[in-house]
Amino acid sequence: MKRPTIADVAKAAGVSKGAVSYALNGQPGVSEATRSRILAAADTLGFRANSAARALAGAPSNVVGLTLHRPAKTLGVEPFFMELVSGLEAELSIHSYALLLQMVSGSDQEIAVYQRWWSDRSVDGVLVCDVRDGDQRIEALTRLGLPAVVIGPPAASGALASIWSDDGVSLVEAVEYLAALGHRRIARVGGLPELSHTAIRSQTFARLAEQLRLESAVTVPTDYTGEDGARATRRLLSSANRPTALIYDNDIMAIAGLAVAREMGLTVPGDLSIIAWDDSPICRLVHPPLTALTRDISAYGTHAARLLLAAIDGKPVTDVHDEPAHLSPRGSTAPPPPAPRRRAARPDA
Amino acid sequence: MKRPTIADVAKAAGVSKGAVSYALNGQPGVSEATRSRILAAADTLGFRANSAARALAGAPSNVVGLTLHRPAKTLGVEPFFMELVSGLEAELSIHSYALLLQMVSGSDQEIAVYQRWWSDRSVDGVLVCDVRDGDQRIEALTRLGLPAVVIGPPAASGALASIWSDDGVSLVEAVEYLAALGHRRIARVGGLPELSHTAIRSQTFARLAEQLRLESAVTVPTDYTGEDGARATRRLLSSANRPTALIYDNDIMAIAGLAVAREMGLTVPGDLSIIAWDDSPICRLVHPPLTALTRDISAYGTHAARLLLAAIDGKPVTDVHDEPAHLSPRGSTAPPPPAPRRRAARPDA
DNA sequence: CTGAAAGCGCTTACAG
DNA sequence: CTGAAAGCGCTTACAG
Repeated sequence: MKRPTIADVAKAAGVSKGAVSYALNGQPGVSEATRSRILAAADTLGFRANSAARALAGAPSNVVGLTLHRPAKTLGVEPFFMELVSGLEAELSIHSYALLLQMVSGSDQEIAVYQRWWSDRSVDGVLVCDVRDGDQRIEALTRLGLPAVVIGPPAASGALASIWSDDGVSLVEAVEYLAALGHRRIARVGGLPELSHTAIRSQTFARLAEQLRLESAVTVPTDYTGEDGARATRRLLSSANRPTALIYDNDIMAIAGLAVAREMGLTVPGDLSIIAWDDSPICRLVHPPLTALTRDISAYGTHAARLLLAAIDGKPVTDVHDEPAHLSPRGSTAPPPPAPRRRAARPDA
Repeated sequence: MKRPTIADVAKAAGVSKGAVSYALNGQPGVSEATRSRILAAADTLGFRANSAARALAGAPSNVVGLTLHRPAKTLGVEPFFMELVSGLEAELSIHSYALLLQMVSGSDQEIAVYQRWWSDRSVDGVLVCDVRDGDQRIEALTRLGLPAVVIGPPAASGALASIWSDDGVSLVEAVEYLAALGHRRIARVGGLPELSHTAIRSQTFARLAEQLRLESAVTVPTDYTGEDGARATRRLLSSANRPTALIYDNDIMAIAGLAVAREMGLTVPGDLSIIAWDDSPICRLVHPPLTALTRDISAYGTHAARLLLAAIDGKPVTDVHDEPAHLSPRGSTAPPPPAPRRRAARPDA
């Protein structure tokens, strides 16, 4: 009834414990004949190495760590995060790796978690999200020597390998599309400004505005929540020379913006065009369905896991550029209203 | 530079390793004076027990396990799941517990994971979701003796402690509200029929229909996805004597249903009332904002974690009834259209 | 109340 | 290519 140990396998195969270990881990030191005899015995007994014993003896844990930030931030990233985890797990489970989630409330605590994980050998590597410029965690991880992959722009990932898609390309696609439709006043409801990828998007947006000689191209920062997205939308649409198109840094804010437009008596896409960055199923379920920047977040997670696994194996890893998000035009974008009617918005009408 | 071990602490405090272990774990066997001297030394050295060594010696792992089912099912439950995890983590992190996620593709694999986790002592307990009637996992966990808490109806949790809210109460509230508004033909777009809580909802709904002498009260099963919810809605609204109110088993399907109503030329709530079960922020962001059955899923996760921690501590645990979901009336519900006009729906008009 | 020792189940040099 | 042994860092009976 007791779980078989390596000693049981050794006895069954008529060899020493050491030989069993070598055979099971694909190490040299046993002949092919012995190896297969050992493997057969292990299989018959249903042997699985005890992970604590392995860890204590310095073997890898077959666990990858991911920290989770407290609600406020997580909520906004919610659909992204779950899809990412789903993609991560798909790859990890193939290699018998598990994902260890740990909630943290700040960078310091997160770094402490990394230290403990690594000195415990509870994880073989970690994934890092939501990178900021000069992010403390990057340096800490590099110093620890803990294999890590950054899910974010390579520019902010320091010596760590990163995986990211080129947000610049995607933004160009979206803005040029709007410009081609005739929009001259485009605003962006952006994400958390301290995140590196938000900064990149903002810079690209400003540059594009100049290149395309847009009349206006404001970015309003938010915390990614629907509420904040609604507030930003209300402000933008109340301005004297209000934009005719809005780009939102996530889909939940775009949906909130859609409701605000209606509340303010504007039709979409007649009076206002809307584009959502990231394309969860909900974007197709609202009316009009939202034009969105679509990317395969799950595949993204799979690739991130693959990269981390390679780093853990000590293989040389380099920054990976994943497929950028592409525009899926739907019902929320159209040419701007023809006449530049100066109809002031009346939020409290 | 090397991580301090229990031996370092023992040396610093001038005691044996055993004494340090006792002091750190709050066991009897050391005097208060010695204990505080040891704790001080441990603190100075920044000592944290190596978790693999603890596990190997039979100590608890301070990890709780949760399995994750492959995309198809997860997607529908997505907002529920993330909120639940957030609430779980909030409580777990207070007690220095981590959450181990493992993706599985079926019950058999899930049971195998539990066996491994438990014989490895990689987890001290597990949470079980999405219970079915006669769920294999319940019996397997009971047999293993792995502390476990079921997040689901107590009727389906066997000998395991469960935490759940009374869906019956919530459904009564919703249906009676619709009936009071004058609705006589109410349909329900239900979740996966094989889940125990879906069955409970369906039974309650049928019973209510009789009690309230509703004209019709159909339940259409779905897989929780927006697509399936849209399909079910289209079918229901195309029937000769179509319902005047729809209750959806999750919010994403309700949002999909809203779009279908519009697509079919029906106004909400003028021609059709809609109620969503579970109330993510999106429900307030669509137009009209959805009347919903609101519950605090995060608190729910917190209570589940608390219950599991008690079970792990060997305390007596009983089924917990959490606060049921309550109706939040918003813009998507109103009295049914006055005349029983036999306007057939024209899906391809 | 304390110390010395065995043992948890592996991995990995180290001799043969 | 194989076997015997040390060691990873704890916990917990077991003597004193």
